Amino acid sequence: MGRYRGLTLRVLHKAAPAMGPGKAELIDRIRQTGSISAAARAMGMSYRRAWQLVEALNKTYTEPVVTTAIGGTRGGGARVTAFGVRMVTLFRAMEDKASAAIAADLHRFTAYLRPSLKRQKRR
Amino acid sequence: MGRYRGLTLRVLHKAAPAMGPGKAELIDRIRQTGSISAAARAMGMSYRRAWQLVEALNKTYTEPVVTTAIGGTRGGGARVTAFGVRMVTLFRAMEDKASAAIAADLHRFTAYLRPSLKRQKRR
DNA sequence: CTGCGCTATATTCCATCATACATAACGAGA
DNA sequence: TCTCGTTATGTATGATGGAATATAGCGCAG
Repeated sequence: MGRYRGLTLRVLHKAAPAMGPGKAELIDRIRQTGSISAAARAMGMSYRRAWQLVEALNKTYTEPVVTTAIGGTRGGGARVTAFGVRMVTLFRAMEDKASAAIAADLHRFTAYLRPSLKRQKRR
Repeated sequence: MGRYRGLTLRVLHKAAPAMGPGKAELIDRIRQTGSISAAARAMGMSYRRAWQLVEALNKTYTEPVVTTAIGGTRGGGARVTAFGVRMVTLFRAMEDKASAAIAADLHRFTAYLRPSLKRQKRR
């Protein structure tokens, strides 16, 4: 899981998220496990949703991010392409750079956040 | 409306968004119009939702971001506090810095995004 | 003192989305 | 040939969230 930075970054493709924390983690998990379903289980996500995210990824980019195989030794599996690895790596780098660029401001900002709060709805 | 940067930035408060594009725009609209309902209308958002966002803002920060008045000349109104203005200004600065820091990477990234996408279902 | 517009809040309705469940195709290996 | 785990997809149910609606309170203007 991505470490806590106090911020989230999302890359947009015509206002639609093309890459963000969730997709990046999913790609990493698929790379680790070699399977969409295993990655979904690890993230507490339904297989269907994970599959839909993979489908969306493969549609938004010029090259496939994940390739899949049906049947076979372990029933099949999924592989993150070299292209997918590059995309996720690039995104991680962007997260790091953005985080570094605003670190000072973020520190100032969080000083004005209530330290403890009643359970609040996520927005 | 905030200009298109190809990215979205959100400041988190214990994994819950404390500031993002939506809240920032809402604050600006309230400042411009002097009213929560007018700001909501301008954003095509229900009054209730806008009010809930204002409530969330005032709860998450150490000082109120928006103050309200009931009744009176124009039925009442809302004002963004100096503190609120500072928070939104700081956030805008963070957006700018983050955007600048990853501009080159973002340019490379978007080169791998499909220029045109299949017609998506309109809603 | 009545009307107006806005804040404030509860309630109800509805669309959306995610999860869960079901099913089929698939191919290596036992 | 039969099993197994996975991809792939459809369907249904449930939860979530937003919008619409309703109502009340407020205070200045007329």
